[in-house]
Amino acid sequence: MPMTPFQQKVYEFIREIPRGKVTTYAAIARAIHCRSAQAIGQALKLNPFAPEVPCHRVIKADLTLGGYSGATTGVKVREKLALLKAEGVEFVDGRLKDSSRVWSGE
DNA sequence: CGAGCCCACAACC
DNA sequence: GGTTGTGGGCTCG
Repeated sequence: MPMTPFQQKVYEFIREIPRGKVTTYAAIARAIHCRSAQAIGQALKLNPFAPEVPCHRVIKADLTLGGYSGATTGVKVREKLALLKAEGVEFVDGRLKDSSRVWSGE
């Protein structure tokens, strides 16, 4: 399946997210010169690169988890939490514990 | 090329 | 917590 340049940009950017850090849809949108975070989510939910692209490091600007694997809630989201925690990113009640871990793409 | 629909958001109320 | 606004991508025509 062919993917659009936009998706490639999104995936590429996310792929560069350092371990132990997270980024927001808004930050990504800004990084790829886009102004719509929804477009990011639209691309991410498709996520053809499940383990390649650490989509679990992408959270909402509100510092909440957001969604994962096409679900805003459920086991998948809990799994996302566990992955982040394993990287040193602790969440409390589905929220980022340390806001300084937000990666703005440098 | 144009109109409509979709989205894991963001901001405001 | 619910509603509104925004904005781009995608699909269909």
